Amino acid sequence: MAETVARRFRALGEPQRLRILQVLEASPRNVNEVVRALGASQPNVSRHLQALFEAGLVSRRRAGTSTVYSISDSMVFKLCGLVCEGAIKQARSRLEELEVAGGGLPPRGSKR
Amino acid sequence: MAETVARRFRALGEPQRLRILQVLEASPRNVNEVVRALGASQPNVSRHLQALFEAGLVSRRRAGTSTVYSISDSMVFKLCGLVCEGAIKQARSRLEELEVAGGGLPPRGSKR
DNA sequence: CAACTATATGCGTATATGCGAATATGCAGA
DNA sequence: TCTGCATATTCGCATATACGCATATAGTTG
Repeated sequence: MAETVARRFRALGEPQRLRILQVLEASPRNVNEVVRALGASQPNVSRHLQALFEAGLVSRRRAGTSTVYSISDSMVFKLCGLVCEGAIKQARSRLEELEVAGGGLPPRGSKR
Repeated sequence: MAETVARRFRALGEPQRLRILQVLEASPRNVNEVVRALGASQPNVSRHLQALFEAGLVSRRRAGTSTVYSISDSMVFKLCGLVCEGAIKQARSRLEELEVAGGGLPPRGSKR
């Protein structure tokens, strides 16, 4: 059970795959379109798409010689949004802590 | 950017860490309590807690000789819920496909 | 069938990650 | 300060995974 969920999170745990998902967000794409959009190598993109497919995050259909991949559940973007939001929130509070800790120091740009 | 988000997803990509989060969901716990709850080794749990901490998913405070870990943002459970729900939905439709494909076959339990 | 295009896969290598065993560190009490 | 408990860290090993390169496969068109 934890294994099933973890497998999906792991599929989202690679930056390149997140970028691929972003490319697919606008509209379904075949492999070459993703390759061009990211400037990555074709085998690399193909394998990542395969991984995303096996994790159930994208679906695919053949169209002639090419394979068109698409987001299978837009829920992934909600996931990314939540994670991103959480990261920002946390970065903000870390910043505040630093500002408090250095409270007596002159603000940025003031003369020494 | 993608790297930051991916790092957090990766932290959620280990079953053992998901189990640890589940244990922490009820209430904050020190390391030994988590160890007992999961029946895992102490170094193992300590390392995973460290990883979760570095990913910003849990926070911690020292209490005497022990360290108490707690969920830093309950958003993680929303994440798990969404992923789990998506997995179930997908399993269901895969099942339906199989049933349609084998539509002419006798249902489970009928004699051959 | 041959040639071309689009995708997928095999292989080798570098790196990351998980785990168990042993050990180090930090903190409280006698 | 010495002892003991709780936690963290180091080490060695096994495994997983990403990437580049080369190549195989599938499908379309001549």
